[in-house]
Amino acid sequence: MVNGESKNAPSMADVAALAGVSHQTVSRVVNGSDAVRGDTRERVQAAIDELGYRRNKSARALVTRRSGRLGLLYTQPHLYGPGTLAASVHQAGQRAGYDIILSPVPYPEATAAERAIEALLDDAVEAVLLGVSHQSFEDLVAQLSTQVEVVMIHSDPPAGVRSVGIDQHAGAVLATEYLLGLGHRNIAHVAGPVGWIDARQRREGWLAALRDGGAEPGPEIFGDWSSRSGYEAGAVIARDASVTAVFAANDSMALGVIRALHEAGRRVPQDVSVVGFDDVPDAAYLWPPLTTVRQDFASLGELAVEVATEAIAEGTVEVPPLIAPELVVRDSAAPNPPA
Amino acid sequence: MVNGESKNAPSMADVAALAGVSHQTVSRVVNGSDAVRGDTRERVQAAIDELGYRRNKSARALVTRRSGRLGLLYTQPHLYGPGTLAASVHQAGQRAGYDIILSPVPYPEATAAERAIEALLDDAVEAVLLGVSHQSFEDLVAQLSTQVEVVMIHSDPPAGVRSVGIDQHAGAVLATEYLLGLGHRNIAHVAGPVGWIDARQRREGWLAALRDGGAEPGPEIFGDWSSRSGYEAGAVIARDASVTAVFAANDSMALGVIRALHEAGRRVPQDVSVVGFDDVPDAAYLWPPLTTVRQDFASLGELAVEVATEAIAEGTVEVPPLIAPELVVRDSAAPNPPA
DNA sequence: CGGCAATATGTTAGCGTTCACATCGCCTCG
DNA sequence: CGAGGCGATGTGAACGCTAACATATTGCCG
Repeated sequence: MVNGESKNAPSMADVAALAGVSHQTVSRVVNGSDAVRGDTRERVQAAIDELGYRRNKSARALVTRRSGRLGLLYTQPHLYGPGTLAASVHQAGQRAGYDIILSPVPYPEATAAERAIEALLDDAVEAVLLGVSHQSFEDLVAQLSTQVEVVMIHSDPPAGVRSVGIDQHAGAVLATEYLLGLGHRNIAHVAGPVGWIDARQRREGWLAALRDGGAEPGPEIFGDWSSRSGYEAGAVIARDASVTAVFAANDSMALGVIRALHEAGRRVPQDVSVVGFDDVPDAAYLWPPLTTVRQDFASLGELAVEVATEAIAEGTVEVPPLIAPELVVRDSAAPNPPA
Repeated sequence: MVNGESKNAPSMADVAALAGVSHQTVSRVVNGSDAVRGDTRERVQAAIDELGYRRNKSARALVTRRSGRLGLLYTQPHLYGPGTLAASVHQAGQRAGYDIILSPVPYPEATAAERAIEALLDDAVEAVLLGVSHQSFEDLVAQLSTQVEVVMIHSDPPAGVRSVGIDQHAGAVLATEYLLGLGHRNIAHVAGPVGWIDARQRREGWLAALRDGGAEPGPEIFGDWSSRSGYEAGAVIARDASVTAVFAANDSMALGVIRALHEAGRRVPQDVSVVGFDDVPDAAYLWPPLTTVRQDFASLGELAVEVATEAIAEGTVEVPPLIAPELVVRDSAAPNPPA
């Protein structure tokens, strides 16, 4: 602050004294009670403005026994999806009158997550949104849900658990069917790492679409979501001339695949088609522009908050349908054989 | 929660009763006071564990008049830099014993930011970290700093304001000198939008390096940080055959520039060199791999927390030196004329 | 204009902590 | 063996608010 010591923040009592009313009347004004006469309200409001009064949330939380807080645990905060989700949860929470505590843990690591959850619990959150669709967190849920309301953000939640999600399986089917429709028969998959629910779902969607389309699964390589791992996978795939298309489990890996293909002298999409997943903002301006599956993280966040607030208010365990992703066709996939 | 109504959370009094001591002794144990006999401590600890006691932060904050909270206001939470910064601040804060309130506002918009700051102030944060190096926030600082400790995360802070930052100017000089060293004389710049401090600093660094190198400024186009805007700028630049290099103010725009260049039939780096800024994780796996300037967001976040906690404890207004960025040479820039 | 609602305001207690201080043992030492 | 001191523990009050209830004030009717 600009000048060293400052007075204690004004309290309701201070406002009340200045306005010539009781602290309870101030409380009523602050809480928008309609049992206050217009002129009194104005006098109180004037005192509030003059003093710069700000209600003490701790005192309020103490007596109401409600923190008014929701916690979001999420991983990989530097990535587009999680970042967007966090922002959207924050915004939706504010709108719903809740304070949101964003708790990023860099990677899905059990002890880090447990510490983060402890911190959330210490903050007396009324619900925890678990934005970590990783296998290692599924055990947490059972234990956690005895202590606090829990909403999983998860495309394949355990039965009976409150959750919201984007249909990863359907997205992968979309991508794979598109490639199949272009005439590709040997479609490789660069999967996300084992343990991630979304990775599993996308892989299974790829497998299911292939089966339904009467095609054999192409080569399959597991990455770690990074473009580096996509690059390495792409280098392997590039050696197999029979592969004409690649479905990568996210855009970063897709971009790595594309680079590897380029380096191996195979053109995208003329020689090999590539489809990604996520539709990060840069996807449309890669070279070539990336065909991918768009996920609506903003809606996901809003939905999560909605379910959480309902859970708090009514204790219901309603699971809304998964949000449908959308195929965004650009230029990184082309017919096979070329027209 | 799994079963409807749950008892009130246990309080210190409950623990005290179970352990057969006074609530004050429980308080001492919880706060790690050394004025408690070993066996008493154990008895209390056992009671705590048995009841699953968790100290009520609101009550504590109420009486200590300290929230133990730090707020971070930041924009564009979906991007790599801000996301990384937020995560790093969160982590550093936890380590320093503070709760961090992450407050993302999608874009630097004054009213949204003011609302966010109000929310932070309502939460009684002990310091606000302003991770929004946008011009429209500079006015906020003066007003805000009368109410709470403020740390700007800013590469060109107003005098006398506590701040931390990465040297944007130096980074731009690094990039431009590198291009100059490769023999380029006509170096275009795709700038960040007007109003952003970092954009200004990078532009000025470009200008300064050019001046020092005895080169005239090449064409200059203002983007909005997005790859789309980079693409549009690139399309314009591509028409000017005399331009042999482009310094883009971030990696997204660089990638858009590269695509536009490709579409115009100009090869990167053989015909035109491109350098970006940020070193996002995907930069190394673009085609071609992007030469860029790396910023250490993690250190930035740690430093910001450090300065904030010092400010709270000692009221000092120490401004640590700007963090130096680093040029990462990859393949998107080449000698001119080609070797 | 007295009485009785209804409306507006005030009073008291208590939420779960910590702080300041009081008390209780027990040990030490003259 | 008693005074003094110190270490361990307990007591009471206060933080700023809301909930529940008590009281004052107003308006309206007969």
